[in-house]
Amino acid sequence: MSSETNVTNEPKAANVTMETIVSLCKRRGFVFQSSEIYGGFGSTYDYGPLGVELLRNVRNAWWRAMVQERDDVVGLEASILGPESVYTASGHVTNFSDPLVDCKQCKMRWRLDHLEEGQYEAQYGATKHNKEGQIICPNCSGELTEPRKFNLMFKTQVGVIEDSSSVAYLRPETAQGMFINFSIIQNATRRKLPFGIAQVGKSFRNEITPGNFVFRTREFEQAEMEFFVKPGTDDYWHEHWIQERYNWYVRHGLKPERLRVRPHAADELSFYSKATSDIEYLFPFGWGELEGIANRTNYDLTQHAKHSGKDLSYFDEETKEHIVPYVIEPAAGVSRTALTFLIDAYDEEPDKEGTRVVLRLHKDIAPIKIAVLPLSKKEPLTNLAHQIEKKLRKNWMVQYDETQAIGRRYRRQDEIGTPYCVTIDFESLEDNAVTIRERDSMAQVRVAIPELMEALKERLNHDD
RNA sequence: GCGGAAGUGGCUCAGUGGUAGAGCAUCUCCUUGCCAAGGAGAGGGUCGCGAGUUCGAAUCUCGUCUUCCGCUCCA
Repeated sequence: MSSETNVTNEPKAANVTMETIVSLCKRRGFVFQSSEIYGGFGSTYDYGPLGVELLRNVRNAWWRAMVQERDDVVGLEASILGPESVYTASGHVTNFSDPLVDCKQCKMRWRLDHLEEGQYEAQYGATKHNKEGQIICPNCSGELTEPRKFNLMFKTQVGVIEDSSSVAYLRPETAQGMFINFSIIQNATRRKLPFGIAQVGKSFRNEITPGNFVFRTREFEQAEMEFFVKPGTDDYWHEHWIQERYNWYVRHGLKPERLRVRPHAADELSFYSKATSDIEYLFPFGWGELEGIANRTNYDLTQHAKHSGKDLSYFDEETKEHIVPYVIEPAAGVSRTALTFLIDAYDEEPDKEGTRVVLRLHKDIAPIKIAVLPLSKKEPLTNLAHQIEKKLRKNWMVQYDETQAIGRRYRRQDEIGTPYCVTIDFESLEDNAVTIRERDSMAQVRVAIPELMEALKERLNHDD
């Protein structure tokens, strides 16, 4: 793996600020603040016409690689609302919370468990105590507040009567759906180990500090896959999936020099994990996680078996033994990945008149695949253009644009990452041919109209 | 949540006590016709929201919401 992952070269973030991306997103209708007319609602974002396509493309590309093209992974869409019992069993009710303390003097905020474990030692030296033996602020030795627990799960009530039996949670990860349905799916599909269950959907975490645009939000979309394997093969599969997922990002256009794989140190592992590696991207604000690939061991299945009283083991025909599978989990953020594609694809180059902004998005990710542009607004041209537009729409997301100069329209399409423009000119009426203009090279190819569909399929269809 | 900064038309900003401006973008018409901004015209803002001070507030005060940076988090 180390041979393909880049850790040596001095990595450089994309030459674009978050502000530029946020502004482009709003101006062109990708993503904008939610509930804006009411002053905005913190940490929530709405995806406009182009953003929807972008998200769909990210989801589809993920699903294609993880489910469609594999014979050992099946899909699932589980409910978002879940009873308290599920999250008691999974450990989220007790573990998915951070005990936080604030320094009364310098106002720094700390995680109490981190202080107790001496995790700030490298930066501040050994954990300090006062005369009473209480931990004090590593930064200024000030007194700390009482610890307060922040459970990161959204809790709600099901049913109109508010009693404790009706407590429900919005799922904080999609993963539990795969665990609690493991036996049903295994029986229904007659899968043998190793096999996986994949799911894409929204999860909710009451993050203390969301931020960096859609990078960390309280409501977010995950793409997770739980890969069930025989105990003892888990380390092999862990490495395998790290490599698979890393390659997926590179194949869809992310620059390897801005990607890295970072194994978690023992003390930063989540409560369910034996080993985790993050695939990280160098954002304008620093390294950030795109995806975590965790070895969740048999923790979740064991917990659910214990709490539900149901047998969630797997009968291994070879050894004639009941075993509880180990789980390797690649868990990615969909909205986060979409943002990363935008940032990584962003490019500016000097232009005769100013700056040409180009989103060099991978063809599978670009929201609009083709723009149909008649060179002139004159009727014979627009009629032909509309005919072509109508045909192309059967296969792809297409935009039609006839206003203003052709160069300006190319710029508009470049800015949203459209890989191909089809231009209809006066000659088209004579020779029954049009021009395909390519985004990255700005090259132009003349194609006869009857062959246009084939020519575009060749360029746009999947051929990995 | 705490500390710091900020919120003016779609975008980027100017205006700092007398009732709003620019550039770009958008729309219409004309022109051009293969890599943007040639001509003419038009629409669009109660200056985040609420309250207070004042004869008068975008401009001062308080509150609130939102955003950005840090603490924290991890898809």
